[in-house]
Amino acid sequence: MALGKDYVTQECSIARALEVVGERWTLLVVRDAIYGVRRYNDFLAHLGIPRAVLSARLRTLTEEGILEKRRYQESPPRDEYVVTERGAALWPVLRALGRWGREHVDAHRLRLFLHADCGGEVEPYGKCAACGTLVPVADVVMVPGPELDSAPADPVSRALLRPKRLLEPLETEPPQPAH
Amino acid sequence: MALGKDYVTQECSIARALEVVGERWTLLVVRDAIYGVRRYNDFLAHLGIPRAVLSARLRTLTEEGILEKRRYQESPPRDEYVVTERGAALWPVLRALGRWGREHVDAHRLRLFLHADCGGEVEPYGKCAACGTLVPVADVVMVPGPELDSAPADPVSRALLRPKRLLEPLETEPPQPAH
DNA sequence: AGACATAGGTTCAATGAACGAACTTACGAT
DNA sequence: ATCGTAAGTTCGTTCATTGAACCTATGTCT
Repeated sequence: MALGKDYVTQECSIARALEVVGERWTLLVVRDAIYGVRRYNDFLAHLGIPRAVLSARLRTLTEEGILEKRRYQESPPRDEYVVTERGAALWPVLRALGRWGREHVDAHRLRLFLHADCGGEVEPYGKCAACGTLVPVADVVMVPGPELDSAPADPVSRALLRPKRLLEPLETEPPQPAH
Repeated sequence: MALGKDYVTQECSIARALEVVGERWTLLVVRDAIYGVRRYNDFLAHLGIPRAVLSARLRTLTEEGILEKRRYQESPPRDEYVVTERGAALWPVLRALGRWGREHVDAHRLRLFLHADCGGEVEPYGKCAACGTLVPVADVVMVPGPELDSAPADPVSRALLRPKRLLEPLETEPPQPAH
């Protein structure tokens, strides 16, 4: 369903995957979710996505079991979207895309991914260059690369400048008290 | 440009990649090109994509240097689209998507990828399970898996049932002489 | 009490992309 | 002269995306 009329004739697991995550914005929402973004307004600020499209993507990703909608406070009722194991399994897809983007579109090293246990760099296929382990997503620490903008406009990008473990919730700055 | 209004706010190589190959149908066209499909009508038959959309994708993929348009006969003038090195570099992305699709959407093993030199199976991250080499795309042989439809309707799918090396041109059946 | 702020949405009109059918071009074969 | 083929283009309809405005429930400031 994800692509309106889907790739029905395709007997291929690539097409199956793209039916679920191939729509515009979808993989960027998943990327942000893996980066630890969980709240509607944070996705909104970081992605610059239209609200209606974000609502639609969050709904279908939740239906597909890639995100899980979770009440994090009553009164006022507030929900957050947490990436599931199924969603985290998309990490290799994102690494592969990121590698291709860096090598074939734009050579900047914007973010580095390090192994939390040993500090070694995690290679695109998930192995730690230092100790050789296949690093699970939860043990990856993301740090800004040398060429990443160090003073971005939106608060979510700023929060993502601090080294942080993937999957852990992102902590954004508390809102400034009014003037 | 590939996504109309593109992901401009995104300082991220994943977003960069998706600007180029994130549109509907694009990755499936690249997949087919890596499988050896080269001709307009073969893409058409295999993908079931609207002609106008196929024309648009072939044009932008050519402009992006992912495919190369090549005259294969004069009189009548006929062109084919051959995947470039830049396009073949998307193979890991497609493998990662295919793996996710198989593990998290639909468990069928539709195609197997073997190392041409030793016959071992090529793992999702490109290593041969038998001999351990990181297998270049050109040395991958694709064979139908046990659960792939053995009598598909379109001639391109039928041609893809025979074991074939990736990147090598696909040979479709010659058209049947009229009744 | 009233005004404003916050989080997480929905609604809607305008635009843009995808769809599918029909048509075109340039040839070769019967 | 007609048919067939490969590689397209054109066009009207439908569907998706966009951005702005609005809505709801609650908490906070004065």
